[in-house]
Amino acid sequence: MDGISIDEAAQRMGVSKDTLRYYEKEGLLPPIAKAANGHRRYTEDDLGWVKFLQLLRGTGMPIREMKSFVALTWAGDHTIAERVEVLSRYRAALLERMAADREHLKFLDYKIDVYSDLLAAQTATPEQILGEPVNR
Amino acid sequence: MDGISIDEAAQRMGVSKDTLRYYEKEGLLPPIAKAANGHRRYTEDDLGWVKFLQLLRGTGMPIREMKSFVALTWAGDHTIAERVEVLSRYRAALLERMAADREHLKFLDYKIDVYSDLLAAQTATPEQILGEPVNR
DNA sequence: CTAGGTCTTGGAGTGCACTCCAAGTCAAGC
DNA sequence: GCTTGACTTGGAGTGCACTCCAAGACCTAG
Repeated sequence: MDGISIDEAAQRMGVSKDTLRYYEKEGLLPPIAKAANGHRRYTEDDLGWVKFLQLLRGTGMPIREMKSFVALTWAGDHTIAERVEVLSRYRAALLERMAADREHLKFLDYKIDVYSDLLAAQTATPEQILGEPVNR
Repeated sequence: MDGISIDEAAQRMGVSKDTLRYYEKEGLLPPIAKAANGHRRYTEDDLGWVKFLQLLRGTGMPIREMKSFVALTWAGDHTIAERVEVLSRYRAALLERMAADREHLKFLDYKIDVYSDLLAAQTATPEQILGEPVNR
């Protein structure tokens, strides 16, 4: 019997078993093969799909759109132009988020800086504040 | 009567009126001054707080933690060390997300690239595929 | 005096992406 | 043969961050 159990698959992909079943139920994954006892068996290909879904998710794509994107993928090569369009939209959105994140990082750095200065002033002795020679 | 209406404030800050009231109800904003008719009037200071909250949100901080952070801010200077700790945690998380986003961008670029090549192959004439001289 | 518009409140509802639950099947170990 | 444990299913529940609603106050214009 080939393939691995759902527990192992979840472990390896860093998601919960529930998420794996959820993705399958939603049609994001192809129907996973079942062993004689009804238990799912994940192939390397299946895990590849999971990885692909994780990357798509990471681009900010909601489940709803992932469904339609996956459907496009399964529909064949005549949907490639549309897939490029979709991915390009998410690429643009991702770039925007990345720019915003750079701003947010600057904000945090600024705040941490200001606070650190205040902290230094709080803990400094009056002598330190009132002009200890800079080079001893 | 000074300050601006909730509608104007929402407009200017790019959030909904509901969000403004929600933030106030949650204690993320100080109680906003009310005009004689009971309507809120936002001062520039209030808008500054809203901006601050938007930046905090952008760092990935959930509302729950924003509440406690804001409380820390209002509690006075003796909480500065703790604030630095909190912000540093979110800074680290943000850096991780930024790194992940760079990977996600690479993924999108790769996929778009592969698809574009496929598209080109689809639309190319057999002659083009079978070795048109590279430099004419 | 009435209609329309903007606001107020407490609380209900929404959409998302899971996450959990109850009841049941099945194989292995004792 | 019985318990244990990993799995199955459909469907209910959760947490988050809003977002919407109904009822009512108040002001302005006609």
